[in-house]
Amino acid sequence: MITLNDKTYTCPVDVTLGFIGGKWKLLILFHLHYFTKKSYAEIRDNLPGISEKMLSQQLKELERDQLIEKNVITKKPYRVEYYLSTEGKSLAPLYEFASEWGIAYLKKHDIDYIQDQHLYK
Amino acid sequence: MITLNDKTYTCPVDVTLGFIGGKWKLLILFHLHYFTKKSYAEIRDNLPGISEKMLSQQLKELERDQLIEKNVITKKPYRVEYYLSTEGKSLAPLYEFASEWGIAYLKKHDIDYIQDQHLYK
DNA sequence: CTGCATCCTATACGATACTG
DNA sequence: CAGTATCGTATAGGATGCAG
Repeated sequence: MITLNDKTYTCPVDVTLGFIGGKWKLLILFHLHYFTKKSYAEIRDNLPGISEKMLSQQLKELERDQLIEKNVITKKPYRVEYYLSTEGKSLAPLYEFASEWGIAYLKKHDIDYIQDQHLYK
Repeated sequence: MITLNDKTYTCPVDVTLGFIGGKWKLLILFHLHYFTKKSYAEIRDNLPGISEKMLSQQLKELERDQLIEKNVITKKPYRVEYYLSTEGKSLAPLYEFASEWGIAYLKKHDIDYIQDQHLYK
């Protein structure tokens, strides 16, 4: 057993899962990986179905875990941009692979998707 | 939006997540990737904390999604072995990377772990 | 625009007992 | 040994309204 931040993990894969697990984190991370920088509203609008609660909650956890960082662009009106930290970028192979595998799966099963556009609404 | 098996996905990453999401699937898959073949009891005993319900449920879903396969070795007593299908093996880079990233994280933060032994109890 | 608080629901997950 | 059924709980997730 591995203990980390008051939680226990069964193996290194489990540790990684602790950072990117759940329904939204990998999608948010991939999004920032793909588009480099995005505002709160842009992320929200590009992840159909995500609620404000989940978005802010997940962003906060990703910041806490130091996978993403935030710049405050202007105070009035309040505008920000989120982007991957060095640590967050170190997971890039995972985002890439997950995306490529998904695309390959869709292609293999003749399911409609739009090549080179990673947004679906 | 991508529709697949009555579910909708927002992007290819989401599709991949549909197959390996949740608390246990990646751990089971990595386990079979690492040990090649394992019986029901071996998987259970090597994934501390998993309940019988979750194990059988997840195994069934992984079989349905054709990421793993099962051999019945003997009928009496009933013995089986699970292993990755070709499709399941195609996710190997993901298991490997998730494991390596977890190990690197633990090393970086000086957290105790046992090198080259992917089981923790 | 960013983002939190509240309240509510769905479902993922877990303990246990039981069957072929 | 390999599972399934049942029931209960915890938490993830969602709708909405409001605040800086």
